[in-house]
Amino acid sequence: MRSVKTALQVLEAVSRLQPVGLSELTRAMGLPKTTVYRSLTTLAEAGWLETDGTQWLVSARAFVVGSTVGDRGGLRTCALPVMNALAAEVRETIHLMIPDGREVVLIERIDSPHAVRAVAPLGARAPLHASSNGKSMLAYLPEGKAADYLRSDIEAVTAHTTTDPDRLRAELDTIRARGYAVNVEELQDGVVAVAAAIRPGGGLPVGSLSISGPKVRMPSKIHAEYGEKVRQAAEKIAAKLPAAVWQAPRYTSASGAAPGV
Amino acid sequence: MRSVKTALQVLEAVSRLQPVGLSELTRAMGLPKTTVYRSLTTLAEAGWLETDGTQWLVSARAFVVGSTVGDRGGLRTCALPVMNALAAEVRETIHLMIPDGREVVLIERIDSPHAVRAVAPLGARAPLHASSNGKSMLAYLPEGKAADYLRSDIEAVTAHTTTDPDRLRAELDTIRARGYAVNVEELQDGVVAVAAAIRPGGGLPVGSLSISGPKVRMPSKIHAEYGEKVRQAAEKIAAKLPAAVWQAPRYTSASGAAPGV
DNA sequence: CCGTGTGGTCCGTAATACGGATCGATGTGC
DNA sequence: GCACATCGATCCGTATTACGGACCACACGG
Repeated sequence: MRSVKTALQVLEAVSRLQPVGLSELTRAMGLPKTTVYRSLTTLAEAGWLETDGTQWLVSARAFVVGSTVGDRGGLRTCALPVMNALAAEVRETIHLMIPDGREVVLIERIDSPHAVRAVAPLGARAPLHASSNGKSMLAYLPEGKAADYLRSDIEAVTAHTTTDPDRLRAELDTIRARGYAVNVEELQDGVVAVAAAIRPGGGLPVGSLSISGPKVRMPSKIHAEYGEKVRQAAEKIAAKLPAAVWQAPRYTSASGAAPGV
Repeated sequence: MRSVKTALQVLEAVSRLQPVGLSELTRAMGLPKTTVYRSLTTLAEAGWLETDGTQWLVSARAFVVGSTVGDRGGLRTCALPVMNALAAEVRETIHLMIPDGREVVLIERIDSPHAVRAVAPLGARAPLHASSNGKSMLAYLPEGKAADYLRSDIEAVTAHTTTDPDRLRAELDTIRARGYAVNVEELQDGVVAVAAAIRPGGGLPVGSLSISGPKVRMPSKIHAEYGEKVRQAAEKIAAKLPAAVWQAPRYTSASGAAPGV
């Protein structure tokens, strides 16, 4: 269904560029104007886009559908109380993320009460190798998947990002050994985080939890303490999850968009 | 583009029923199994759905696209500081909602610090006439749109919901006169709220702000005080919004998709 | 061993999406 | 005020594509 894929691409493009007009969109996407226009009008008829006549915006419908993802399988519901408790304890920002292909996506957040804090909007993304959340899940990916990832293009985000596959592999071993991942300015300068994967039944990760804050409040000597706290919190969430939904591997289709299209 | 519309309907159905299998989905949608299956596989290839082989889930991609809606035109960014200030002042739950056809959708929330509080998840919906947020926007809809709505099916949600068009019309006059809307148990028993529309340049509402809490903490004698506070907060947000995006009417397309599913 | 459920596949036909060409409106520079 | 670029929008013949009933493989229960 080619038309569906192009329409979804248009939808994503609008979400990135909104508010956006037809011409700018066609230029950005490199598709015939007619094709884009047809997709736009169809998406609007379906209620996923709104327009004032020239500019296009993603409508609330997308928000409603998207917001159901966060609590898929009860993840957010199970995680929120634990996140609140952890936030009260360490007084830093707590992030709940889920994997999406080669990236992790932020689906819930409890902000640090401090004035100085790292802020990331819900829906924010990061590469698996450049975030504590990503690394914590990368360490427990099914056989081969992690190897595939390490073999692919690993790009640096900051000057501190680890891009060498061998060093990353060694780090993943460490993560598995101690149960949490650390990120020191690898994603954003001045920001440090520790994270642990949420693995129901000790199986594949369905998400991860992190504590993050400015480097000054997250010195290396505190990593072990916070790491242990976040690991226990992640385990508590995993134990609360209704196991049924989370049995089978789920890393198949997400990255699949590449070949099929 | 029929296939696009059916695929989007499948996507919405999955978001409501997830985790869900093929057969259950076809029964729920009343479409041929083949059609649903083709949509499912296409959506998965495009990265909008994930499957473990039998059960289907909405993937993180939908979340990412949906999360861009909340800050459309900078609304959330402009609103959050104001919402925080208001929450600190009144110590009740603050909701930011946007219109979507015949409903309003919750896109941001600051929870009351009280133990007893009304909780609604992001993405929650309510009819225009049965929520303070909805009524505050209904009062400022473009000429004819509000009349159309009042002429349509107005359904009661609770025993306190106003369904008589004449009484609603009168209430909208009051809302315009004093600048805020009040909802006493019309959407949920025991919950009271006051709301004001966010109208950049005094034009059409792009969203609304509300204070809501249990009836015991929101007696009628406090409505005027809270109403005035929420009105001022909404005005402050409207003043901060970059006007450019919010010029033209935007209530055209959204209602179109309703009958389909 | 058959009935009923599940997910998944085939394939001829009819419907439909494609996209280059074209148009009217708007706006900008000279 | 003319020429020109650019905008959104529409047309329409062709080739592609989606449709969906029929069918298949498998699993479970009596």
